[in-house]
Amino acid sequence: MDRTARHSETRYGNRPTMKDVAARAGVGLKTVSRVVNSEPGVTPDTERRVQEAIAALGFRRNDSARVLRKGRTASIGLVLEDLADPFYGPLSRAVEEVARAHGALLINGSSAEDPEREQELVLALCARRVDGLIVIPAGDDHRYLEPEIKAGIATVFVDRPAGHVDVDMVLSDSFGGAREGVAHLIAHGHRRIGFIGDQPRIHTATERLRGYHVAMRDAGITVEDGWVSLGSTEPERVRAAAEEMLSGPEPVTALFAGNNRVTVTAVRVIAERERPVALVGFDDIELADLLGITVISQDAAAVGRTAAEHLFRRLDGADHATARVELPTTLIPRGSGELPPA
Amino acid sequence: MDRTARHSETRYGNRPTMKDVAARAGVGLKTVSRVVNSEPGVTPDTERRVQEAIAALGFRRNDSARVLRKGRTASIGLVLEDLADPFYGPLSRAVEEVARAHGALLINGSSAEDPEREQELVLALCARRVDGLIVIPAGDDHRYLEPEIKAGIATVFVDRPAGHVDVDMVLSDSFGGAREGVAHLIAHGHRRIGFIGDQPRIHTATERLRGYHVAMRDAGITVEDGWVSLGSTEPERVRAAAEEMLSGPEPVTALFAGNNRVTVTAVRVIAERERPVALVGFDDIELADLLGITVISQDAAAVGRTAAEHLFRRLDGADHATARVELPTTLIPRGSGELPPA
DNA sequence: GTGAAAGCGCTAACAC
DNA sequence: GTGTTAGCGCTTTCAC
Repeated sequence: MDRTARHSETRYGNRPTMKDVAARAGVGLKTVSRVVNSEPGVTPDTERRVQEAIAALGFRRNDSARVLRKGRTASIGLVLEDLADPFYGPLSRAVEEVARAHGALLINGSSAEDPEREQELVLALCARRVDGLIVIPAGDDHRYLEPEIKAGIATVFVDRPAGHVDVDMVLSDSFGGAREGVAHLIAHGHRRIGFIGDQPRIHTATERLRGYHVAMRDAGITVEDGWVSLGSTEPERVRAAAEEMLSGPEPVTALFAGNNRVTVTAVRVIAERERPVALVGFDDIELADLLGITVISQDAAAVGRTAAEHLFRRLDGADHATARVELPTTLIPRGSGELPPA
Repeated sequence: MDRTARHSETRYGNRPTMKDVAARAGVGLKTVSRVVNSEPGVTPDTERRVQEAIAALGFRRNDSARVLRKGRTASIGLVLEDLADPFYGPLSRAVEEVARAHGALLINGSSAEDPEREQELVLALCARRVDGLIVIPAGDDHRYLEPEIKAGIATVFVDRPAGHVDVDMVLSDSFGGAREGVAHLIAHGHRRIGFIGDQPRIHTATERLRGYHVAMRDAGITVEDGWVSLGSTEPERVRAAAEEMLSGPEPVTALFAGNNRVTVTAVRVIAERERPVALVGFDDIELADLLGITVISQDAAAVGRTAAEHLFRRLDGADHATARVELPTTLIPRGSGELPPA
């Protein structure tokens, strides 16, 4: 056994290479490659000998080398806020299914709503030369992506727009959804309506707030101080905001919750109080039907699927101008949004 | 511009390489490598020139080449049943956090409970030479992994044991948890208790059923035909099973639901009926507190974290015998499990 | 402090 | 049908 062979058995913890398989089968390297990749031009007999050598040695093609040579990794990156959030599970799964249909794997990362971490993750994925990138942005400046996009990494932004960079986007109609939800409460007699949302640097949070303001204005209602609260979606923060709005001499009679996490805490706070409080939440929630929670629903799986399909269309060569898709939301009345003012 | 240079600008859609950076900065290739990897032995002045060239060209290191040379991908694979299932979101996120702390990325795949798809995914990950693998198995024969493990891919099985292959495992105490839950119902006066679980080829399903049987036996109760139903967790299937158990002259007075999806459907079925039916479910569910659902809770994040920590301990060189960790479950009484028989 | 040369394991191009 | 050679873009080794 010569030096080269010993060497190749050292890397990757002793994995045999095509060269080793070729030696064992008594064929050339390229023939092994042909067999491994099911290319034509190998006689059944040679093929059998190669397969035997593969099985005997426990060979598996090293895709790192393949990728280096081919220039395509057959993988896409998905950067989102938090894989543990029930909104992102179905979204990721939908992306994964589309990727799978295109023979690609999914590399997944959570930004934890931290712009630096988002950038770190995205650039790490670029260094790995993912073929494409789906990003639910945490930050609002994505100029750092420009060289990567120019270099050919297809990119789609989801749920929130990209900052200072021209890419495809798939968004939900946050403004329209919130506006409809708040109008729904107004139609059921409410005028004193509170809005609790996510941090103001998050685009969907301010869009939903804008929907609230427009619905209120359209009804001729002046929004009072203390009816609006944006901030972290930590239960403690949301609870404090809700309790404040529901206390005092002139409490709100209804709440609009800006996302699934806010809704969950709002439901808990309301359940503890004697006087009924109407509620409409943005995003659907598991078991919300049984609890009778009225929501503005967005189809997370559809968002993910749409984004991934756009991405692969780009990878397949589509080079039209960047598009901005906005998916509609649906109001699902289940009781909590139809309660009259107390 | 010679042929080589044109060539290197063709791959990966025109990305500059270290060679291009070196040429532009007027230094050797290795010096660029030193700068990119923050290795010592470069004067501040050379470093600056290299940095300028990097910025000007929009260079980003190609990790495919790095990986090929170094033999480590700094990535781990996670194969689970369904990313969209609320049980796996927190688990994945926990794995991701541990990976991140070790500088690794996460490649994620759903088996959709299909053994073939599991194997396909796992082997694709092996071909990419992930450093480690966390698998929530769909199948029950994992001999196909033997060459990969022997070749050095650290592997941890989670939630369900591996078949015919010696690896680390992190499991929840399905048997103990189910036994406790069923005993709880018995303690509250039930004797006619139904069990609805997942498909019998899934280990946790049969373990939970075993817990049910042992609890019943310990209480001297003979399980009657029609009290047990294993199968798909599709709502239709679960609904039919539940309705059958709750009908007829001698219906069950309580249900034990084998996992989160079964519980959700069981809650819906029970809510439609007049007579109250007691319920204990395996796995906690969002908002279960508000609905008063008694559950056997397992900490999905803890399961993921434990598995990932085991994995990285192996990658850091731990070579003790394979371990089998079993994490405890917790009974959380919230009302539905404490209802007396109707 | 810096750089030239070899080679990681594969595929593309081309010869036989 | 099959094999040989070059090279993907990096890191390693070693010479200067």
